[in-house]
Amino acid sequence: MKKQEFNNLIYHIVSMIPYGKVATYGQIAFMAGMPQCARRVGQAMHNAPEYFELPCHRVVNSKGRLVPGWQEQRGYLLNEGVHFKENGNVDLKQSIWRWDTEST
DNA sequence: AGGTTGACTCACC
DNA sequence: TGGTGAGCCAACC
Repeated sequence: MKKQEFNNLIYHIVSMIPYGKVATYGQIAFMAGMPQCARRVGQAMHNAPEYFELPCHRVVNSKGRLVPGWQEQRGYLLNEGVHFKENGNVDLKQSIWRWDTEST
């Protein structure tokens, strides 16, 4: 089942997001090799069972907006030291996961 | 089968 | 960065 495999791939990438960092759907989709499938990443996230232990709270959109209807997400990120803006969005410029520049 | 929605992104400003 | 408009793809009704 390809769709399941796709989700599995997404889960794998999401599970490797470092503590105190956040990743965008487009970023994950890009890493998955499908930069246009950002929306499907979101669907995969919503489909992600809780027992997957996925740090889906570290996944935000391009503008750093959190998941609508999930206030706990902000608490998790705050607890991890993620910077937030006054408008309630994460500070992407500081907490974005730069997976391609982390290997200094 | 057809229309709407959505855990999105890019272009524009 | 971020509100709006338009494109995008799968799921849902």
